[in-house]
Amino acid sequence: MAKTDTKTRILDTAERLFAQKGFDAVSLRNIIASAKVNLAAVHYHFGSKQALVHSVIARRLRPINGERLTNLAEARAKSGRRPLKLERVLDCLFRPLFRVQADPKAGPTFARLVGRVMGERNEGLHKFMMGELAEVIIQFGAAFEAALPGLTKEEADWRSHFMAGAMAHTLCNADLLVRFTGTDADASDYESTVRRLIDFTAAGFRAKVSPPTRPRKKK
Amino acid sequence: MAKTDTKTRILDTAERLFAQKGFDAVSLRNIIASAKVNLAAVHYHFGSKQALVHSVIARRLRPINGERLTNLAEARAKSGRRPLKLERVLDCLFRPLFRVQADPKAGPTFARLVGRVMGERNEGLHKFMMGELAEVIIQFGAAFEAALPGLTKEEADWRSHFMAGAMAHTLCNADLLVRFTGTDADASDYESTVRRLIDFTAAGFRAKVSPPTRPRKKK
DNA sequence: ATTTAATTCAAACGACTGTTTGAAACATGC
DNA sequence: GCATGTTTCAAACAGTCGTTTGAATTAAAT
Repeated sequence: MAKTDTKTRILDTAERLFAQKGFDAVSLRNIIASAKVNLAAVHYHFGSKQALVHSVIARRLRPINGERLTNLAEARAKSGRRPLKLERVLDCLFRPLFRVQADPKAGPTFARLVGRVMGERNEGLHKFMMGELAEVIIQFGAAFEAALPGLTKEEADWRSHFMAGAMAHTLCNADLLVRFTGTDADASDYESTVRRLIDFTAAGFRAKVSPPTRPRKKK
Repeated sequence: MAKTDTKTRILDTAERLFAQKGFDAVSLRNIIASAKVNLAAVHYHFGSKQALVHSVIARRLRPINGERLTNLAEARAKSGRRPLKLERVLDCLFRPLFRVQADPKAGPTFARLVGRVMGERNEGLHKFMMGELAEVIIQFGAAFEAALPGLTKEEADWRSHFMAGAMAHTLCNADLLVRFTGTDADASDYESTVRRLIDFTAAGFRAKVSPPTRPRKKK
């Protein structure tokens, strides 16, 4: 085992290529050519391309989701019986995800990958992600409700949806914005990204619900 | 020309399938089988698959962007020399896009398609979209600046980014949320979707900029 | 050293991809 | 009528796709 394991070399290469061009656009032959392994090795170690995709995602996402949940639990413990502040909950949700951008091992590639997953229409992948995120959705959904006592459940769901969109899009096109504004966010500047995202989404969650616009004509 | 034109039948079918499964996942043979036309007809009328994708998008997006710009111009004219309210600007941006969900001709399929485009990593498609959106980005960027006098240009760019993410994700997964909450949004209820999105993003834009978190250790 | 298991390898499988071709079918103008 | 240009059609092109196979290689265990 002098050189890196075949299995992890496949994972690393697949992660990089998937993040760059998408899951469908990258073929197994692209991966094995770049990873310098045999084509059959993919099926030997993972079984199928679909399973490889799942492994690539799960390897990073599972620790992230674990960190999210422990962060939330710790915050809850520290705050005693006082309800958690919304910004605190959002921080627990965002930080573990954006921190991997600063991680030299994972690199900025994976974050983009996670952002991309949410836009995929692949049925199996969607099911898989929902399974991975199930506990996170439950715990943080409850935390949001607790932090926003005045808000309808329905409205809270919609706003969680908006928040998820802002988060995913930011991950997916992190480099895009950097080029526009000149900030170098690929460095350990993920802190300011998280701060900006919290500012925006927390205010969005707390927004006053405006009354429905009266219809111009009766149907 | 008793039955619908071949060209538009290809466009309609491609739009529907692309929205359901994505651009890469749908082959030309899937399209021509469902549209009941010959395979070569695609290349005869459009030249290539890439060109077909562009046509599918442009057919709906171009009128939408036109409507966005005229709405903004009209709002500006009505408001005289008073600066436009942020909510008004957002309404001009969102409404034409979400209105197509209620359009029985376009159906809810196209909206999803637009949402999906933003997550695509395809280089050519991205260039194409930027070209289509150029004027919209310029005009509305200026309108946001005018409506948010206190905000840095940099912070405004980030928040525009967050807003775009919330918008795209909402379009892309409109059905998802509907199933959860029980609202039937595929009907002409796009009004309330727009209202909710305006509430959320307007508050996000106006959020107080919190100071940077002090670093735990000096690097 | 011999047996057993785990891993790598080249080669092929059938199915599918976007695109091209050249001949038919159609419509239109003279 | 014939000629013109436009549109449709079946068939094939050259690749690429994910997956499978069976032998060759390496590692581990006895």
